[in-house]
Formats: sequence, structure tokens, C-alpha cells
Amino acid sequence: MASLQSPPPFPLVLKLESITDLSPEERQALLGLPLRVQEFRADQDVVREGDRPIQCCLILEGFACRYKLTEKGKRQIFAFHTPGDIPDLQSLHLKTMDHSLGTLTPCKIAFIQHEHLRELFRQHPRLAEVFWRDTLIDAAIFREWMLGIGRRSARTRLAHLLCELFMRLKVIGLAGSNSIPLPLSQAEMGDALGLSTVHINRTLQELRGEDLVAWDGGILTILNWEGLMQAGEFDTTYLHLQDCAAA
Amino acid sequence: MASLQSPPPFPLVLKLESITDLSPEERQALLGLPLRVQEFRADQDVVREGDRPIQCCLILEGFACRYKLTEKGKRQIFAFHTPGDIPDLQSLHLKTMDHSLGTLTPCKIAFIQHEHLRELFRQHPRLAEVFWRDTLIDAAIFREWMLGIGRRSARTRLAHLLCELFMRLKVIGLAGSNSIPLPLSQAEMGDALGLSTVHINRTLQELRGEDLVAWDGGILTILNWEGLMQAGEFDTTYLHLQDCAAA
DNA sequence: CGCCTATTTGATCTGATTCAAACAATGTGG
DNA sequence: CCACATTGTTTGAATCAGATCAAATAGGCG
Repeated sequence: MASLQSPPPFPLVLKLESITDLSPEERQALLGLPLRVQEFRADQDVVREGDRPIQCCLILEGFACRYKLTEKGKRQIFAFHTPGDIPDLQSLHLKTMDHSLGTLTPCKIAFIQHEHLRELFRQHPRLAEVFWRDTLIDAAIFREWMLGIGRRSARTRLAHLLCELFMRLKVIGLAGSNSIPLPLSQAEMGDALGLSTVHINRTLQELRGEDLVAWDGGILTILNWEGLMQAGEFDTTYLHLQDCAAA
Repeated sequence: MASLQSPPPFPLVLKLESITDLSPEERQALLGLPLRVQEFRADQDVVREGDRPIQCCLILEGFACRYKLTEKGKRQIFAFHTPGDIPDLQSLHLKTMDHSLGTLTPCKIAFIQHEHLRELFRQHPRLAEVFWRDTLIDAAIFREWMLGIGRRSARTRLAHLLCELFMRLKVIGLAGSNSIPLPLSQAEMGDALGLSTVHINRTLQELRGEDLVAWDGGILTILNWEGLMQAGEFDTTYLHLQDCAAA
């Protein structure tokens, strides 16, 4: 009875409810946003450094990342993005993109006109705060990554990243009880952690050798969550999950 | 005739006008914010990781930084802050501090109740956008630092930092034509760039040896701006200075 | 002066990069 | 269904940028 199943959850609502509470009206307003949906293949740029977008991207399906290249062509990935994220929300207030957004896997992406977001914020001022909050969490994640890249060992950094991805995918309902899809190449992980592909490979083997995780066919399985958190010096505070109102 | 001089410019207005335009009413509203001013010595924490502030800090005088420590006690500095900055503006929307704010030099700091900022935003909704914009630029700087720490050489990173500090101090009127106060120890620069003190020392000598900069008595003099920008792969785009309206 | 902190220098070590090549998996077209 | 191309993973060896350790020098200042 396919016709009886409830509509698929709207990723944006799921994502925002992982960091705050939404009123029914707010939820309704988000559902009503006019979207233009577009499919992308893997490894395609969605927005490029230097662009001056008049719309924001909402990821509906797939993995994407934000990155920038060095003059020598080295890449640093700043963030991984998953369904429900609006990676270039900043373009609403910063006219020129200072970095690029690209897909990592095939993606379904919805475009929302700045115009419509501004109108949404006029109607629901608290939603503006929620989105502001979201960009602040974004920045908090940058800081945590900086701490890792600047001051932690390769092993700690990688373990930390895996912990983060597990947590983030969990709260948006994309994680199994102890596994997540991890459709990243080792080169991409290296670009995110400021390490070479070769070193990622060896470090990953280390974590697997200690039975902290398993990785097969794009699926990461957490074998020892406590151990992995410890190896990654992982503390969820910086993700600011739902601490808006409560303790 | 000291009594005839105009009042000292309010750093916050100066800072915000470096990234956007303000209407006379908005300027007036900012000037009217109730402040509680407090003096700090160097190397003191103003806000600490884990705190749940009910106010924001506005730096009036001095240098401060945001940082976090590794479990092994290593420090990563995320940002340097100068007069006009509100380094913990995020506490308005993220209840728990995920990092600390400390002084680097003696500082004069004004505290603004969250309450008063919220009221300000109610009266002047566009100011909320301006402050949001400011936190987005903050994040853009984090990304640029990440790119440096992750993918650039020590020499490039250091040159880049010096370029950034020069530009930022210039727009708030704290730079000479080719010099700025740089009251940082080499250890602090190291903590910001993810390098050891010793290596900062040698790298700094390199830049001085090439006559790109001079550094004496806490004053950094730019001897060759073009050369320094090139050495640092420096491009101001990420600072988003006043691109709000114009080109 | 003497104390404390910051800079500088030298020597040694190491985590991570680079280069190179093998190997595995996946997909493509004939 | 196989040959081939392509892309990602794995392994080994050599190298290097930057860390660490240790000690000397130089400022600032009560």
C-alpha cells in the first residue's frame, strides 16, 4: 500500500530540529519554501569561489563539501555536508563566495532564492535566529577542525572526524545503530584533515587494527565507540545539539 | 585645548563600518548601548570554555584571542581580536562556550547584556543582519586559517597572518601607513599557526632576511607589501570588506 | 642588580610527505 | 564475457619540514 505511507521527511526540518525546536507554523513555513531541484553527478562544483549567488543550496540527498585550493593546487576541505544542510547560507549576507561547494557523491540539491529566504525571515523572525545559529555551529565545527589540524596527531584527527560524522548523521536519521555511510575516498579525508592520502591509509589501518572501526564498501562500522571517542578526544559540546533551550 | 577635541571614535562603529554602511540612526543606537567597562591585565581569561554567558564582550582597547586546549595541553588560537570586535557574539545563540576568550595585552573590555542586544535588534532589524554578517566573516577567516594550517608552508602561513593583521588594523584606523602594533609573542603566533615557537622564530628571521618586514619593540613594519602578499598568497576577498553593497 | 620572560641558536629526532609501484575494484565498450 | 581503462587502496623506501630538547643570549623592570 505505497499510497498510504507518510511523505518522506523534509531533510531541512530534520536538520534544524537537531539543533533547535520548531513551532508547527515554522515547520509549515519551511515546507512551503519554493524550491528548484537539480541533480548533480559526483565531483561537480555547485557554487564556485568568486561567484555571487542569488540563491542558496539545500542538500536533499548525497554528500557535498566546501573547499578551497592553494596557489600550488593543494586542496583543503572545510566541511562535509549532508542532507538538510544549506552549505552556502552565508551567501545571503556575503555577496562574493570565498570558497567553492562541490559534490562528493551524486546529489539532489534544491535551490532557494535569497528573496524567498528573506521573506521567510520577515514572516518568521525567529527562523532567522535559527539559521544564524546554524551558521554559528558551522563556525564552531571549523574551530574544532582547526584545533585538530593545528595541534592534534593524525590518529586523533581521523578518529575525531569519524566520531563527528557518526554523530551528525545520527541526529538526521542517516545512521544505523553503529554504522554510517561513509562515501569518501581516502584522498578526500586527507584533504579535510590536512594529511596526505598515504598517511590517511596508514592511520586508518591503525584504527582498524585496534578494532575501533571497520570500513567496507563505503560503510563505516563503529566497533568501539568509547575507544574511538577517546582516541579522537571527542566531546560533542562544539556541535551544540539542541542545547538552545535546555541544559 | 583638550576640551575642544571630538569624542574618541567608538571602536564598534568603526569596525562595523569597515564591513558595511550604517545609517545615522543605527550609529546612534549603537552608541546608546548600555556598557559595563572593565579593565583586564594581559594573559587573563575573559570568558572560559563551558561558561554560559548572559552578556557579550566588546573590545575597546588591546588585543585578545580565542583559543582552545588539547587534552595534552597544546593550545590552538582561532582568532586574534582587536578594538571594535565582539569575539563572543555567538553566545547570543549558542548557550555554552565551546572555547575560551583571553587577553593578550592589557585590555579595556565592555560588557553588553544579551538582553540589550536583542532589544537593539528588535528596534533595528538590519543591525541583526550586520552582526550576523560579522559572524560570517569571522567564519570566513577561520576557513582561511584552516587552509593555511592544513595546506600551506610555515613561511606562507606567517606571511599571510602578517598581511591579515595589517589589513584588519588598517580598516579600523590602528595602522600606520606601513606599520602596525604587533604585541604578540612568537609563542602566541605559533599557537595561532599551528607551529612551534622555535620554528616561528626561524621563519620570522627568513621574512626579515628577505626585507619583507621588520619587527622591533612590538611594532611590525611592512618593508615590501607586494612581496609579503605574494609570500603569503594573500587575497583580501575572504575579509569581505565593504563588499556588501558595492562591487 | 637580579629576576623573569622572550628571543635566538644549535643539534637531533620524527611524523608525515613524497615518489614509485603493485594491487584491487569497478566500470566500459567491443 | 573478457580485455582494458580508470580510479582507489595498499605497500615500501627515501626524504623533509617542522618538532623537540637544551642551552645561550637579550630585554624589560621592580
